[in-house]
Amino acid sequence: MRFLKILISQFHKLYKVNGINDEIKNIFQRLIHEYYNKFGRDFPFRRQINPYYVLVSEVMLQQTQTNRVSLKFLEFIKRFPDFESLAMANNNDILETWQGLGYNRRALALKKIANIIIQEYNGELPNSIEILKTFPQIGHNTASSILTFAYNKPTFFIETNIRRVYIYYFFPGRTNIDDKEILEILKKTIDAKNPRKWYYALMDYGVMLKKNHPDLYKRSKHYKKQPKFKGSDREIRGHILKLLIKKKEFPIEEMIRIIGLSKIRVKKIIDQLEKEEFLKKVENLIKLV
DNA sequence: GTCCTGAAGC
DNA sequence: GCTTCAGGAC
Repeated sequence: MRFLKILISQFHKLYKVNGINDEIKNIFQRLIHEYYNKFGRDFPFRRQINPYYVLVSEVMLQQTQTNRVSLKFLEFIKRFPDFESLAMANNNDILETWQGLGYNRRALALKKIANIIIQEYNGELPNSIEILKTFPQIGHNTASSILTFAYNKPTFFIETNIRRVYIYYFFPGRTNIDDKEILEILKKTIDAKNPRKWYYALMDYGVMLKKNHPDLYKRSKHYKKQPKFKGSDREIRGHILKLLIKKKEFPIEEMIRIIGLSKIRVKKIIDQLEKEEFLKKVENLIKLV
């Protein structure tokens, strides 16, 4: 701890005078690693690593807290242990296991990805950002993190905890910081020899920083307040899907009655769910696909 | 660019 | 009421 404090104060002093250079890079890497060696977090998806587990956990971790993902991850890989079993599974079982994580379309996307990997990539997760980005629900950040965690390949990506670390150390006093600026410095400071460990360490450090500096993210250009969940279409949509997963099918009129809101509003949400391939309408029934 | 998308802990 | 490991559709 004492050693860590020395590194931190050295960093601030030297960065203020010289800006970014090799010495700063060295001190920064040492302090991040030093913290991780002492206080790094332990997760099931960090203990057992294979490309399938990494894909599942990274998709689960989009917009969802680590502590909520840990248990679900174990449940999920127990029920769907590999690409093949997920590709063979039906949506109903997948959504049932997914309950509690939210953003259910991620679950459907995972199944689609499993299908693509079995059919087009011989059952192996492609080792390429460009290919991964063609998969549903996989953008640049998720593609990069998957490659780094699955194959220990150096990539450059920002997520909320990483952003917090860079804002804190490299943009003191600044506001409206663009991720492009952070990415430039991130590229210059990466530990390319141990990318997997490096990114674990960065994220864990960012989580720690949040305790004493909860407002760091607000200095990002990309900070946005979320709209209210209570009373939103999202809440209704979640409710409809939850009922459907439990009972498989409902007469559409009964669903409208249970939800207790205007027919027009509920129908619109049901149409959207149909369009996203969660459910289908059969005569007067709605049922899971 | 803007809007949409869950659920839970605090 | 607040925040929380973004990505897709438009």
